[in-house]
Amino acid sequence: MPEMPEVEQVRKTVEPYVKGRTIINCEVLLPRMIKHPSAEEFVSRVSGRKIEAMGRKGKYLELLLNDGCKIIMHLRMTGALLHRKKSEGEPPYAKVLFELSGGENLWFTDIRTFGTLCLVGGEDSWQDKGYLSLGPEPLSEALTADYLAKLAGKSKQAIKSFILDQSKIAGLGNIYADESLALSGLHPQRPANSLSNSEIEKLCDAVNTVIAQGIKNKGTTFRDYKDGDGKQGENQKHLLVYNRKGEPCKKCGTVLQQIKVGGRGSVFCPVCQKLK
DNA sequence: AGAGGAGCCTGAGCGC
DNA sequence: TGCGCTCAGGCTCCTC
Repeated sequence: MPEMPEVEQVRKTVEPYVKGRTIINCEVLLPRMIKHPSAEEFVSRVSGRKIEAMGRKGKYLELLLNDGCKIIMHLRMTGALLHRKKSEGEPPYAKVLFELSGGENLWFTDIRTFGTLCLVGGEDSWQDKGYLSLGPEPLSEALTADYLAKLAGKSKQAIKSFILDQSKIAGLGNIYADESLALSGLHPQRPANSLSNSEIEKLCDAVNTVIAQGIKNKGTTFRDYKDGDGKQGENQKHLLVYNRKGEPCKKCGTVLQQIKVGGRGSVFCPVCQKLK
């Protein structure tokens, strides 16, 4: 499940292979993954364009083209972006191919096919709502305890669901949300408006800490995540709670429990993260 | 308007 | 061995 650290790792490993190259041809093997425009129009509008840079916002990847348009991609759960030499052929679960100048291919692969691509900009006024409404990112100056406290004060949502909302914080997914709550000692079901200012400050620090650690360790791999070189991350070795249901808490030794919060599996320590 | 839930999709892991 | 069930999860859409 690529979250901000994984998506950033993909960006870092793919950009050197695509920057400055021209999209000679594009093939869409599963048209419904192109959200906008139609697959046919997408292919015709990106073909012949040069890729000037590769960016990232939250969990979205961007290819900036020389006509001012942007390809915006979301990997969702099992999407991956891989660079391969043309001679290496098609990777498993290939869904979209960008054939680049210099004998390089860029593949969008996806097992569960939830991933999306779209093209924005130019004469076309269509916008991607999710991308447009992203909140501030971890490790940015805009994500402050004050900002979070103002929003949290107005919300009865469980804090876990609150921090997973991409319009509030961009880039957290289930893994880093659980880790942030564990590090700050907060129960995932606490209503957002029940947190004190000092708890919000701890949470804000924890979000930055776990995301920075994820980036440093090149992402977290459980099943499907791979970076642009096809390599796995290292961060799964450093997690406090995620995927550790039934194992001892690293701080106090209590057996970790799993519950559902907002439909998401949530692992926590019943002693270090009390509800009351 | 805010909050919660269904649906999308495939593979892994389980019980029988 | 093999079938069928459940679970995993980000986001959008729908309902209350």
